[in-house]
Amino acid sequence: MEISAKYNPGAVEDKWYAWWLENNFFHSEPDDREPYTIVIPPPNVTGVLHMGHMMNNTLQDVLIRRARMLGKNACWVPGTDHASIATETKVVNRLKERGVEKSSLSRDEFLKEAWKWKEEHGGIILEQLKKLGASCDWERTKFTMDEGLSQSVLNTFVYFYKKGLIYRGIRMVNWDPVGHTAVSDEEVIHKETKSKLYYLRYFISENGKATDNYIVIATTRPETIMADVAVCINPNDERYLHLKGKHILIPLINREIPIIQDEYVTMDFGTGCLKVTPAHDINDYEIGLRHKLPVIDIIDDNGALNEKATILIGEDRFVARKKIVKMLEESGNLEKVEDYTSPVGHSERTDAVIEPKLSMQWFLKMDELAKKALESVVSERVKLIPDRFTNTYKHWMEEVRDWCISRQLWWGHRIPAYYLPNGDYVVEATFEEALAAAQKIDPKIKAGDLKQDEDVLDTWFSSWLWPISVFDPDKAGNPEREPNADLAYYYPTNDLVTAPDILFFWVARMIMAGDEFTGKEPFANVYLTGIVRDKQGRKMSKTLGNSPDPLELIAKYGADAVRIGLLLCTSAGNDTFYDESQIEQGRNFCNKIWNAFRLTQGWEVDDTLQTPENAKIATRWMENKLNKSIEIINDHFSKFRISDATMTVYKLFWDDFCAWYLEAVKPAFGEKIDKYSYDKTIDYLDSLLKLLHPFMPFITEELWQTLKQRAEGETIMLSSMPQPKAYDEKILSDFSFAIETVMNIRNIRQSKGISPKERLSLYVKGSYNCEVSSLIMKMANTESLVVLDEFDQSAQGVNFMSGTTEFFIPIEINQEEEKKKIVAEIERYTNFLTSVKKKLSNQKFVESAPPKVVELERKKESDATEKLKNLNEQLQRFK
RNA sequence: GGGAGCAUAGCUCAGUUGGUUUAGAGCAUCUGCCUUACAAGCAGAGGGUCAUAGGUUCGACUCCUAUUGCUCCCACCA
Repeated sequence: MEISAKYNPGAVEDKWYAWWLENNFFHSEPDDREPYTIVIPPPNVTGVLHMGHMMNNTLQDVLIRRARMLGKNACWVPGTDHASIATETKVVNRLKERGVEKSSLSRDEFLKEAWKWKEEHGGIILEQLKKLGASCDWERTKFTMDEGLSQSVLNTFVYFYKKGLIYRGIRMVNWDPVGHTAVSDEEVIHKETKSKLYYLRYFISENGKATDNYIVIATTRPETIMADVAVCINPNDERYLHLKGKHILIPLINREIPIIQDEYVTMDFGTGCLKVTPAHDINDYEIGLRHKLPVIDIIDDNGALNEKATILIGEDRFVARKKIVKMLEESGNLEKVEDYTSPVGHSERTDAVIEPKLSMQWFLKMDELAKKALESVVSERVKLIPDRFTNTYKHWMEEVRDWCISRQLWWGHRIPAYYLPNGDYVVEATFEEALAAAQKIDPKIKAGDLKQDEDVLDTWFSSWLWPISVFDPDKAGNPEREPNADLAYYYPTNDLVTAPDILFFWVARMIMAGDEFTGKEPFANVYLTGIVRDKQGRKMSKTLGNSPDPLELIAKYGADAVRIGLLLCTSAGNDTFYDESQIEQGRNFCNKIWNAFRLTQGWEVDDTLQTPENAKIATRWMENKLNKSIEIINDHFSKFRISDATMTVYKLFWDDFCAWYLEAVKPAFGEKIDKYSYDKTIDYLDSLLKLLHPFMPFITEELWQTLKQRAEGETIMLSSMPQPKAYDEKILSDFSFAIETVMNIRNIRQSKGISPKERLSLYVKGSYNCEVSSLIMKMANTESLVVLDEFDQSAQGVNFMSGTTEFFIPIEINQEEEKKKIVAEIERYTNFLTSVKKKLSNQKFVESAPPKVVELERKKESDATEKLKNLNEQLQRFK
């Protein structure tokens, strides 16, 4: 059989993925086995796969595939999120490209467009996951706006409303003038922004007329002066005591406003005078409440000044700022301007500068929910990995404010509140129930009189139900209800793999919903991945164009290669610096596996052959090495050290299996292999492929299928993961000794320019009875290994030591060079011995250090003494 | 402004109750090899005063304090 020297992933991957699907291997139904469940963090329905998803979903697939092979009933539920604001923005933009403004459409017309968009682009990201090899149970694919899931959102809303946790009210919210919606506190990103601090003169008035006296007020937002309703000073500020009870005039518009006193004002900041603008600043709003001041809202939903501003009407707030500064300068109200840097809130989605704005919104009370969710993590019923995120989590849960859950958008779950003509409202999950409730208030109400709230709910108000609603949509919002069979079996899920930036948006809230509706935390472990960054440390983003297209990478290197590349360089909670060379490494590894397989395929077995001694040693060692490695891998997994587990398998395969084991058992060119060695090799390869499968599903299936005769429909996916058996450290250390010796000899060859093909003689001194001689001979290509009591002092050659065993190779050498080396070695060991001796002569060390440690130092001492003795003997030759 | 985290080889990172470490790995680098599985490979080598300064200890990469530099989270000083 002719096999290519290079592994070709393309055809292999598509073939096996299709076959897995055909056989329904990813599908899970409740049964007697222990379940292992992961729900996918649902990507935005219209999103495209990026490197973060790749990392995230590779990790999930590794966990799921491993669990499946450990005999658990593994279920990975995929799905997508409707991503209210993100999707709506995209749809609005697409309409704009066609020259259609959203405002020209009715709600229904717009939603039709949005659904059309969803149908066209909705599946893309899930199809991309298939290319990665994700073994999701596609039959269970969910969408947060599916009928059932939508119902659970509405039920949840009604549930919390009736429980008194959801309320409606006018509050200062974060207004996004570009997205035209309120956003939650968590969706506001504060950025240090350069601006100016304007010092404005406000003239003091008497009987409504300006005097010559003025006070100076510093502001960053001069365009809001028309919304001023007072000027505030600190009651303890002696500089301004004489102003108590007086009034001043707002520049340009000359409206009279009072001077008030409030402890809030910092005396040593700015001028110690604060203009109070309740409509456009959260603090001013609170001062306004305390002093019962009116609210004048001069900025409209687009961020432009409205008619209440009386001047600059219709101008955008930033344009208005420039213009008003000029006007103030001309009118003599501008004292000075200073450069100033302050944090300014930006919308996470649209990057627009957030406008604090008073508006009517729906809120969910958080304190009670947060308290329980905090307890879930503190008690470690939910473990955050790495656990340092617990601190951040705690902090957030203790400081949490009520959640603004309404959004002024159309794409999403419409708030199930229905208004009566008189302004009263009822909250019910369906229109029929709402009508009935409304008729209780007023029997004359007809269906046409009820008007549903225009707003939709925050996206997270649906995704926080995800671990429940994907299994049992009726359970969310109905804590009393018996869970259905799926929920009872799969919930609580096991591990959640997600990015730390949505720890509060999503993870914390899922814990809240889980506790509220099921009384259980929705998952046991939260594995927080790092953010994938480019070489310069920038976050991968579409706008920067620094994110490679994952599908192109897969096409170029193969999915297995991409997975390994990502896995090798990730650790929980730490950002990952992506570089294509990592993927290359993955590809090279695939090729290595491919070629190891190729080698074994080329072997011809001869049943009559005896197993050579070196092959016996190698198989015995490989067996033990394999068991020890499996133990280490299991340990890494138990601690979610996924990249360490990956590296352990990587080295097990490449270094131990290929570089040592295969080289040791490999028959000489043209010769056949004995049956025992062959069978063992195939068995090891079988185990290794299984160990590798969760990390690299495709190549392992491809090779596993051809390695042995398999039954119809048999797959590595459902084979059982090798478990560690006892291993013998003595065998491992004997082999290490052989490796050390071989490497020493190779080193000598290299430094002396001796070809690996040239056979050498090897002598060993003293009580040498190591069992690995034949292995050393084969791997180091020596024709003999002779044990001597003493080396011939007159012979020319090189001495070296493996551990404390002394070897000698008779070869031509450069006397001076050799001598220098030995002298250098002697110096090194002398220094070492001195430090060890010093330690051992320290009474306190010997007394207080554990015996094991002291013993070790003694061993170091005797070894070093032995080595020095040997080295000095060697030196004698050159004298 | 408050809080958290990080700083170990050119790069990315391990280092798991302070002592089996004279600080490891992978990648990259350098040298020699197209050896009949693999040049996407083989063999070998070099490279670190563990950010800085103190302290605790018989012993510190590991614990404490301070400093410096990055990162993240939270926060209403106009």
